[in-house]
Formats: sequence, structure tokens, C-alpha cells
Amino acid sequence: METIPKKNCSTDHEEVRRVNTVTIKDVAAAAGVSVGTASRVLSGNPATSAASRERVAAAVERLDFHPNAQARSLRSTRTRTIGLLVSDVRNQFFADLAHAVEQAALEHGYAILLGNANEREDQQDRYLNTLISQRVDGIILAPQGDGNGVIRSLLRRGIPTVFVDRTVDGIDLPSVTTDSVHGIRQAVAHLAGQGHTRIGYIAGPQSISTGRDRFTAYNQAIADNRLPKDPALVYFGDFQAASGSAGVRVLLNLDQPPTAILAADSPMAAGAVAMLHRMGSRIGTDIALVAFDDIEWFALLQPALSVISHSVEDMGRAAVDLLLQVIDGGTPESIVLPSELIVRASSSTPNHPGSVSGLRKN
Amino acid sequence: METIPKKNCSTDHEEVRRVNTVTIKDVAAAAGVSVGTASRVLSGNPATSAASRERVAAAVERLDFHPNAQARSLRSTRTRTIGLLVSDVRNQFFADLAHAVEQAALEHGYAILLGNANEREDQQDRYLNTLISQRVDGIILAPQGDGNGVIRSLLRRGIPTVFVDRTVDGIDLPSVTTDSVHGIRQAVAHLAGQGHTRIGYIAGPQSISTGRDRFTAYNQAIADNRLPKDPALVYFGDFQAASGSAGVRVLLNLDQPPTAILAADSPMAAGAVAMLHRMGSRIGTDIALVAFDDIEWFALLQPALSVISHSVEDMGRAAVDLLLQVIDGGTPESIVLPSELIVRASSSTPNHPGSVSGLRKN
DNA sequence: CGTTTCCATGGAATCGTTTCCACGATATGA
DNA sequence: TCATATCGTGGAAACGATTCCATGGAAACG
Repeated sequence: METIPKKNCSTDHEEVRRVNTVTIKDVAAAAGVSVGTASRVLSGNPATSAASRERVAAAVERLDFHPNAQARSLRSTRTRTIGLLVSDVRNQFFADLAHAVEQAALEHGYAILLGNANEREDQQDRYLNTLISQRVDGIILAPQGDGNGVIRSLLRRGIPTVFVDRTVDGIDLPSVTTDSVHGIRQAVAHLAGQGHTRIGYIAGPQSISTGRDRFTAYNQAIADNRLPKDPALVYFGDFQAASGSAGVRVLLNLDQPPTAILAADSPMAAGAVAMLHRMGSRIGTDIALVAFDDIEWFALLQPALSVISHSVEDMGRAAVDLLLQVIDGGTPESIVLPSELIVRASSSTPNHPGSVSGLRKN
Repeated sequence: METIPKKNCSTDHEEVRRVNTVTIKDVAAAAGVSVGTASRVLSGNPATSAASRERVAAAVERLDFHPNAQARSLRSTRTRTIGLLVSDVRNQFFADLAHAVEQAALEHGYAILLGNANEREDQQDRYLNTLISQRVDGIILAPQGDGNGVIRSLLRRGIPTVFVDRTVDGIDLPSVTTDSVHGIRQAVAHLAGQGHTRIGYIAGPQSISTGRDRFTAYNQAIADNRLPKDPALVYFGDFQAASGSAGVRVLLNLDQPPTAILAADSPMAAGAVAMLHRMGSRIGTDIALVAFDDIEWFALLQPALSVISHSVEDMGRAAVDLLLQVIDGGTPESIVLPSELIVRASSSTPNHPGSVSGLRKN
């Protein structure tokens, strides 16, 4: 009974479901070595002879052996897997980020478990629990919420985690973020230079660090440029497209509507564009528009959109670098990447001809 | 020695790295039951008393226990994980697809391992090997190549796999695809109705099923509309943006350039738009443009782009449905989703005023 | 030639679950 | 009242790798 392993019990008989469960034991047998030796060869342990290396390699090839990652990491407590949790891959920014992270991780032999929080904390927490159960080696997180949910569990368990794009107040973890201040200051100065005095702002949610940071930067820049501060010029959106549209509608219906609008992320900017079209307001002529986040589509619009650009590629790579350092027991410094205004046609027509110190379109 | 488990050996002593490795054994002890009982409670096995259910639940809560997915699936041979392999998440279509798949999978308790093949077969094969090692319960694959790589291994091993968006000739797996024929026929008929006789086509790679299908549909539609067949009007791209730009450049430099262009996917259409702008050709006036794939950005362009639309949401959900059926041992039929032309301004200006049977812009 | 060192090796314990099996208690039937 | 079915339970054997430990043989040294 026990001498014949159950693998052989279904020869060609009925169907071949779940056949081919080749284990390291089979490889060892085929190579004529012990499982210990086979394991050492497979994991590149130098304590192996050329002979057994060769024979094991041949057996692996012949049997099409793929080591069981579960068993491997159960014993070794490493999964070679990292979790990436973003708010929505449909947001081009996060898609680009996911791609960058995934490629960087791949280079280091890590696979990515991807999750979408859909800008909701409960979904984030649900995913984090999954990642904990999966025993990922580390987590790259664009966080939601105030850090009172499962994020605390991560800390308590000492699971290597880094924040990307966003941070959470009161949670001290390495992060890769963008310095919004410089880009937004440039944008406001640029618009002011074009003669705009009423610059509307479609803000992100104040529960998210980037939403707060960019709003603060906007207020600061308004003050620095000695522009009148008018709370009515600010619309609070949720970083999603529909709220960009809503923001435009509200702002344009003001008694004194803005002559320029700055949107705090790309989906809201897209929503804004859609609504401006629908309302018949010509971008770059009737109203100037600048978006935070640089995604390729903005350059294709007519007129092309001015943007505050930051390198999502760098952000992804840096996040992986940081995480790997944490996994190796380090405590790396957080990284702040720069942002930079790119002026295009959507904002380069002066508002009041005559009051201008001109910046040119590119 | 053996009576005190090693967890307790580092009390508050030095540092708390990798503390809190709570196992089901700890839960069982805390609840005063055996590990068997604890396991049954956790997995919802009905053979448990209300009393132990209660006590175990309390212990789980108190110890913040997260079952080790590795150990669990090592024993049970189920990982509750499915692999999704697309060619590039930065492509909005695949980002939308990934989101749909991920949400549908989540509803069924599955997590997603995401991979980017970057339109390259070697990266696809590399990822497939990872997925095999991870023992994912199933794979949703937008395949590359001719099916002679690792895809064969999937079949041999009987790993539940479905194709999405694309298929591979000679590999008989359930799939969810789009019927390109209808949409493309509509598009060509529409353009012909506008008076266009020279309709350029920026094709996808013929190594990919969607590239072939759509090209065939284009040829068929050209013939059906009794338009002159001119091989020079076809440019073969690679489904990426740069090749869309290249295609436009080539087509517009013909002795007899086309008056309308159909692009076989959205990145190439984006590239085409960029190049048309650069060459000063006004879309919707100088040249008509229609894109396969409906992504929200196309509606924001001025003029808005006519598209051949298909529901990526449906595609994602259907793929998950199919895969779950395969995992349950079924052999579901493949699904073909419809495509539909949406006419917008980019194609609704008649080419030769006077020859028209008018379709109106919406 | 004997002793030590070194190195590759085989065997066994282990990781944290699930699942099988046997058992004792209780409820049910005759 | 005794036999039988039912049910929850504890204990132990898997699952497939890694890793520790002891060992045997070859090489190196005296």
C-alpha cells in the first residue's frame, strides 16, 4: 500500500486532473541523491558537488519541476512576494506606479500581490489582512484613512512597510512622496503672471496627506503672490473624476468665477475637462487649467494641458529600494521627490491682455 | 527546555523583531481546545460546538491571529489566489481589466497576483513559472506568442487557465474575447458612408489574435463596402503608442494618403493623435479617426474620438466566472462579447460634401 | 602511516496548517 | 436496559520544502 505513492494510482485511466505533482523527492530520486542535496542544489547552496548539481539540474528539466513556493516559504519564512496596495489602478498615475513597482520588484526576484482599495479604508484593511496572512515579505502602501485600522497591526507585527505617494499622520514609516509645494508654487506664480487673480482649486480629500499637502501649498502660494484669498474658490473633491466635474460646475457658477483652475490630481482634472467642454468653456481661452500629475493623455488634449509633473517611475523604484532596505533590517530615510511645472497651451493665454509679464507656451 | 516555547524567550529584552508569530497552536491553547478544533472553527467546519466556536473566536481576537496562508494551502492544496497576467497595466484597457478582475475575484475571496508581460513572451513565461510555483488556483491570461512556451506546461499540469482578450491558436482553453467583426464593420461602413474611400488601418501585431482578428475584419469590411483594397493603407504596429505615431507618419506621407484612419487599439490611437497634432492635421476635419477600445480619455479629446466600444468590465467579470467554473472542474464555453461603434466628432465630418448619406454627430 | 580538516552527503526534524481516525459522551431506538 | 447512531473532540499524520546535525571519505598535514 504505502510503497507505491498515490501519484501512480491514476495511470492513464480516467482523467488526468492534478497529475504531475512533482516534488523535490521525485527530483532527488530521479537524480539519485537525497532530498537534502537536491534542495541545496536548487537553492544555490555552494556545498554541492558539480556532479550532483548536474544530475539534479537534469532531473528538474526532465520532470519539469517547479518548487512549491508554499512549502518553501513555510519553512524559510520568506515568500519573495511583496504586497502593493493602491487606491485604484484605473487611475493612470497608480497604473504607472504599479508598473514601475512591479518591474523593479521583478528585478530583485519578487512577485507582486496587487490590491485596490478603491479609496476606501475598509477595502484597504481587508486587503492588508490578506497580505498579512499571505506573509508577504513587505508591503508598499498608498494609504487611506487615519491609521487606526489594520495599519497598526502591521506596525505591531513588524512587517516591513513603506508608504508611497501618501503618508499617515502619526505613523512613522519610511515613505516616498512628492514635494507638492514647489510645483504648486510655480503653477500659481505662473498663473498670477498671466494676469489671473482668481485661481480656483479643486482639492483632494483632506483625509489624505496629498490632499492636505497640496491644499496647504495652494493656500501658501496664493498668499505669497498676494492674491485675494476667497474660500469660495476652493472645491473639495475626492480625487476621482466625477468630483472634478462637480467642482467645475460649482466654481463656474460663482458670482465671480475663477479665470483659472488648478486640479489636485489627474482624474479630477479629467473630470474638469469633461465638464468645461460640456459647459462650452474653452480651455486656454476662457479659462486656464493646470493639473497635478503628469500623464501622457494631458499632452494630447487640445489645447495640451499644463501639468505639475513628478516622476512616477522614480517613485516606484524608490519605494522598492526602500522596502528592500527595511526587509534587510535597515531603517532608511524617507524620500521626497521634486515636482515641476510644465507649461502648455491650457494656461498660456494671458487673462488680461496688457497686464502681463509673459511666459511663453512651449 | 521544550516546555517553554521559544516565543517567550525574548520577553521585552532586546528588540521585538518578528515577534508575534501567533500560530493556531497558541489560539488553541488560549481557547482551551485542541488545534484540530481550533482549525475546524476557523474554517467554518460545522462539526463544532457553539461553546468552542465562541472561545476560539475570542482567542483569535485577543491574539490578533492571522492564519498562515502558506501552511494552510500547503496542506489543503488551495491558495485562494489567482494569477492575472496582462501585457501592460499602463495600457488603460488592461488597467480597467485588472480592476474588474480584481474586484470580481475579491467577491469570491480570491486575491490577485498581477504580472506585466510588457508584450514580451519571455517575461510572460517567467511570470507563468512564478505563478506555477506559487500554486495559484487558476490563471487569467492575456497571452503572448505562439503557445510553445510555458503555456504548454500549464496545460500539461492541468492548471485552470482562461484566456482573456486574446487567444492562442492551437491551444484549446476557455476564453473571453471581443467580437471585433461587428464593430469594425460598423466603423468602416460609417466612414464609407461619410464619403471616405481610402481608409487607413494601423494594425496590431499579427502574432496576437486580436491583431489578426481585427485586421481580418478590416479587410472584410473594406471588401464588403466595395472600397479599393490598397496594401499601402495598412501599417503594422505593435499595439503600443509609438507605433501609432509611426503609422500616421507613414500613412500621411503616401502619394495618396488616406482620408480616414482606424487604429486597432487605444495606445496606438493615442500615438496617432499625437502625431496628427504634430503634423498639423486636424482630426475630424482634415482626417477622420476611429479607435478600437473605448477609454474615457477619448471622449475628452477635441474633437472627441469615435471608438469601437466593448465592455472591459463585462470581460473581467466573465473571465473570473469562467475561471471559477474551471477550478470547480467544469468545462465552460468560451464567451464572445460584442463590440459597438460609437460615433463622435472625430469621424463625423463628411469627406466629400455631396456624396453623403448622412450620419449625424452626437 | 596516522591524524586532522574539510566537504559533500543522507537522514531527520521542522515550519503551521488541514484532515483523517478513533474515541468517549450523549441522545435515540428497540 | 442495552445496543446503536450521532456528534464534538483530541491526537497524529500528512503537505513539500529547508536546515541542522552527524557521518564517511578524500585530502592535507605531521
